[in-house]
Amino acid sequence: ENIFDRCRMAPKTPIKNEPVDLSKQKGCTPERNPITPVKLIDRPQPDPWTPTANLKMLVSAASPDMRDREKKKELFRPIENSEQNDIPDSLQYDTVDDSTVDEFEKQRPSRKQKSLGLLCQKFLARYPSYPLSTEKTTISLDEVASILGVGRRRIYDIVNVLESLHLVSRVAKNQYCWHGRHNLSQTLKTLQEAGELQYGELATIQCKEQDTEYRCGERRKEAVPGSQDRPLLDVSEPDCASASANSRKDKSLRIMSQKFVMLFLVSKTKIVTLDIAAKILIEETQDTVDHSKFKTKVRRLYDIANVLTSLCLIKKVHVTEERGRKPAFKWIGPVEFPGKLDEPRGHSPTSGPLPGAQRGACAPYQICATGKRRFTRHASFNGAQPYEGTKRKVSSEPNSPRQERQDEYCSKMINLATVCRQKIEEDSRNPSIASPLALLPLSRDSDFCVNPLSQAVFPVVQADVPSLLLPNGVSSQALHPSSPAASKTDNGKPALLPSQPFLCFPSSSLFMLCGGLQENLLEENLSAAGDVGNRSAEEKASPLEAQGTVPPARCQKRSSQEGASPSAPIGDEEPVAKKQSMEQTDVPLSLVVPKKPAESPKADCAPGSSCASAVHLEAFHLDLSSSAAPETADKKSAKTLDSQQQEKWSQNKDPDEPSPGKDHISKENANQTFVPQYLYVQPTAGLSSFNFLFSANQAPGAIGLAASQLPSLSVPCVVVPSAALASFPVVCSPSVPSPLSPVPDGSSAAASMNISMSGLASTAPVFIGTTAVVTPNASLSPSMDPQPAAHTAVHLSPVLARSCSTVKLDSPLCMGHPVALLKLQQPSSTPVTPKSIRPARHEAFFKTPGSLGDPGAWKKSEGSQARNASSVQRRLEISSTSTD
DNA sequence: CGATCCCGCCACATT
DNA sequence: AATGTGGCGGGATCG
Repeated sequence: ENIFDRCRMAPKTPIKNEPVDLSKQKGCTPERNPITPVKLIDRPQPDPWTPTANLKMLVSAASPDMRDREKKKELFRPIENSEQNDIPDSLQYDTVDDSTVDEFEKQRPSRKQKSLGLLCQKFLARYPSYPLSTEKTTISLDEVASILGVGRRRIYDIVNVLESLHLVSRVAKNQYCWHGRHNLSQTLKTLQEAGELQYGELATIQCKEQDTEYRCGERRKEAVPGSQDRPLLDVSEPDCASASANSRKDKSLRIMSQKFVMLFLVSKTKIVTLDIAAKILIEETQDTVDHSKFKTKVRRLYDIANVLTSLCLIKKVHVTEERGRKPAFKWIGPVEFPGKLDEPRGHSPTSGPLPGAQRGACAPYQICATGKRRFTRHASFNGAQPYEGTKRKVSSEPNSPRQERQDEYCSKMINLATVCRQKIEEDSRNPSIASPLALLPLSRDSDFCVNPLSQAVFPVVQADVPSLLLPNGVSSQALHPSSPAASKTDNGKPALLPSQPFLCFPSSSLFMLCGGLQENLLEENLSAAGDVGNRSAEEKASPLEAQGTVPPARCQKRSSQEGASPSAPIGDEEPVAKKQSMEQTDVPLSLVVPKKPAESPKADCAPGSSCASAVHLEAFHLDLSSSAAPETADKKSAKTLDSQQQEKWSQNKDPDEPSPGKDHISKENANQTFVPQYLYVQPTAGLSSFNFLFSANQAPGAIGLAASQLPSLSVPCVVVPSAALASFPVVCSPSVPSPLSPVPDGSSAAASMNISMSGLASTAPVFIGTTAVVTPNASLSPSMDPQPAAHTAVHLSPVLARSCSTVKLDSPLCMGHPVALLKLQQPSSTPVTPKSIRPARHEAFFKTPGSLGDPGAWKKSEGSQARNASSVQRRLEISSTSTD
């Protein structure tokens, strides 16, 4: 697609302007197809290149459109495909452009390409999900609009929704401040609370609704009326005190967005049909049903839904009711915001976003507005700070304490990340490393990637997105260091965010990846540690013990690698987690073999090559891993995978079944959980090899949440290949090549893709998959069912451990051999629609039990640990299969 | 043909 | 008045 875009974009003249005839012809919209010439003919267009070109230039200067196009091209490029393809693609492009293609290509971008959802993704990709506290990113609407190639109006659509969730706030005219998802959970929580007040009743009702009809909606209304509806509305109304005036209608889009989100949060099923939402919103608004109004409302909801989908908070589904199937959206974001803050550490992931206590205080503001109180317009929305003056802006203000807190830890995390990154960079300089680094840097992408992973599951548009995701481009992003910070933040719900955070360190040989995973962890981390670095060390150290204690989040810290002294106990936070996972943990531990824990990680780093390595695998569910691997190799698609996974996940989840399965899953996960924190592998060999760290964690939290979401996502770790290393075998990819072959590949490339089982040869590869571990040599056969990875993982782990231990430890030779596997789904696999997917193994795979939903399955897996090996293999296979 | 939703007019708000 | 915002809905596209 991208390609097309580009081509199109580039070459031709501004499409828009053109009268495009195509429309009809267009039927094609052949995105995929390589350029079809079709249109050309008809088109009247003049394309005299040259002349046109010049004109274009001029025009573009003058007209945004032109500009946009070009920009779009660019945008797409990164996101979608990424480098890998590039080459070929590029070639194509070129050729195409020049020669024939041009015309065809131009085809206008299909409507999808211009969709708000896609636009939103691009927009989000530009900013880190979890920006460091220190940096405040300001967003210039004009700039963004031009960059993204769209009209400003569209940006408003996006920003308004983001603002409603406090992801951004308006600083001044044309300027917004990017906050990222740090406060998201808080915001959601607030909304949930507010929603309960207002719509609580509905919720109950809702249940019925689903089955029945939306009638409920009306009912709800009724019920509600008294309650809080008004408030919201009120907001809009003048009452707000301060608000000097309400601004126009009060920014219905924002309010609608909040209300819409509230509906999800309140809904037991987490599924809200469009019509119901529209009715509710209208009512509140007081309209009576105008048909037209309804229609308009729905339109707006689509706008909002697109943005939310891009944020991976919801996804489209259909509910089949008596009448038939109705479009609906399912909430895939964090669901519980437990105590909110309180829960720091432990338990479930979902909970608390923020570290604790503080948060509470803060909360109010945002929510308040929402809540019954009415939002004051400005205040509420903007989040307190906002409007009033602009105060907000960059300065960090006191305003929101919570933010600050968040920031703090975020910043910490970030710092770590930064450090890591730097390291990486340095390393990168080294030839070997370089490549990896490269990846890292990407900022934007990363976000993109990240988000998806972590939270959401997925993205929005499946259809669209997937494609994008898959492409390598994404993957790279994922890696990128910056993200790490993010992970923690989320804490909440989103939970998984953490996943995002991966860090790669190229330090000499080491790479670390962390998957975040747990929110809790994060928080804890934060709190606990102020020092991130240290912890990280701990984590590492602990790996052995890992006991699950460590939260993934920490991983980032890991970044601090240096810090990582093995020994450190992770404890603080962990306790809880441990409990949960303890058992599991143990296993994992076993796995880990620390070579030398003692040494400080740094040391490792420094030396570059080796260090001790311990591996932990935890259960992270593979997903990550999968992703990771690829990245390493190429960087390509790791993310994609994740995203895919997520998608799947989401898909899986989705439909209706709300939770049961999930819940179980989550629990299960918990159990499983180990938190593996990371897997750290050193190359014994030393040399070139690189180390890996995986954090697997997620565990607990992840688990917990899993239910909610993305569990899968959790992919925690990533592997990074050192550049040099060509050899190492790590791969996560889903795809698995036939066993072994890869080796040769060589290094880099090869790695990327396949899993490298190869390792064997040289090393013993370890796979970490989601869980499963594979022994090195395992042969893999493809069989497999989809098991829930996670579980397996657990089980596996022990196995692995052994194997690993044996191998690894012993065999120094290898480079690290440990390979982690990740399962990923393949990106390649087409995005499946949920339906199709469910059965798919991949899903299962990644998913973790939860995803499957089928407990049985997962258990089976357990039962058949024996399979483990096989499982591993399976994974591999799967991946490979998935590829298909 | 219904579901989506892009596009951009135009009103209101702010500067 | 100019410009920023953003409601709104026609109508095109998708499926």
